[in-house]
Amino acid sequence: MKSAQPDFRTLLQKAGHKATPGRILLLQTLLKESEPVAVAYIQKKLKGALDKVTLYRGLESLVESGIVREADFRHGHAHYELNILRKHHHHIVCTDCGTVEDAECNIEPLARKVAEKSLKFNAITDHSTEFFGLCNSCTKV
Amino acid sequence: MKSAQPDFRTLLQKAGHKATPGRILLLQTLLKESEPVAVAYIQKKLKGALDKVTLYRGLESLVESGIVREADFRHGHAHYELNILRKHHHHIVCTDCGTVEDAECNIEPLARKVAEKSLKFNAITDHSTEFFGLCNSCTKV
DNA sequence: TTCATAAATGCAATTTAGTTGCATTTATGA
DNA sequence: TCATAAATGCAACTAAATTGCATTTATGAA
Repeated sequence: MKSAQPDFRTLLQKAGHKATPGRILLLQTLLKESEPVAVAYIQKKLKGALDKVTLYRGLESLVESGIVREADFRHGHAHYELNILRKHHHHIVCTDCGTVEDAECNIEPLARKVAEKSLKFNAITDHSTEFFGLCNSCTKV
Repeated sequence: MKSAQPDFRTLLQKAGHKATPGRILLLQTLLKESEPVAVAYIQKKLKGALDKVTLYRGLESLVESGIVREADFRHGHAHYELNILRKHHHHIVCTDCGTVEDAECNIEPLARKVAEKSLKFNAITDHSTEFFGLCNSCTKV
């Protein structure tokens, strides 16, 4: 019994992208990860299978079409994770060791209120939220 | 009737930093801004009065002590604003033109719930939240 | 007020992150 | 099968941020 791999080919085509081996490889790589990963990490995993530029451009288009999500862990570079299969969620990041834990948290009602009060914006289409703290192991030390 | 400038000297010393002319200049510069600004912008304003390195290190220490706050507008570089005088708030950023509007938004109750449910973290000490959307002028076009 | 000291600074060099231009290749749908 | 727009790879480049180190300075104790 194997868990079915999502149909990346169809997913890409529906998003108006070509289903190239490179992009599928990129998506397969992200599929294996449980937390958002850095570009440098993906590069290492791919061992040169994809050029740096292809990687950046690939991620850009995937983020744009909502297949992948970008997160800022205050590490000076972006982190990426698949935005399919799993429910929308946030992260708690340890400011000491970098450990990441997923967090359910429904910001949408707040976002709606924010949009209502706003003078310059009618609608909010997206948001980033990350939480920071010291994880239990780092607190003990 | 002039609005009193915050006592940066005392503020810095309480935070355990030296009250150097450079840091005070940096804080005065941020005081004039109504929205978070990029490092490059500060550099331009300062016209070389402070070395790039001093600027980065100054911001780092100010963020660390909570006098300044960092924000990620998805522009590929950090933005900074004073974290004193004004109430904690978030931002709505136009994904097209970059216009920024402040947003009140009380995430704390959600953050508390998140911390309660967390297995790896006992407390959440900080969070980032930015909202994104198309501003009214960009929607019309 | 003087003075020792840790903190802060400035400069040069370097690293890291991400982008651009362009020629070549390839997925796709007609 | 084929034309074409999209995607890729390479090299060069820009932008963002950091490091090492010698010098200067704010600060508090004497």
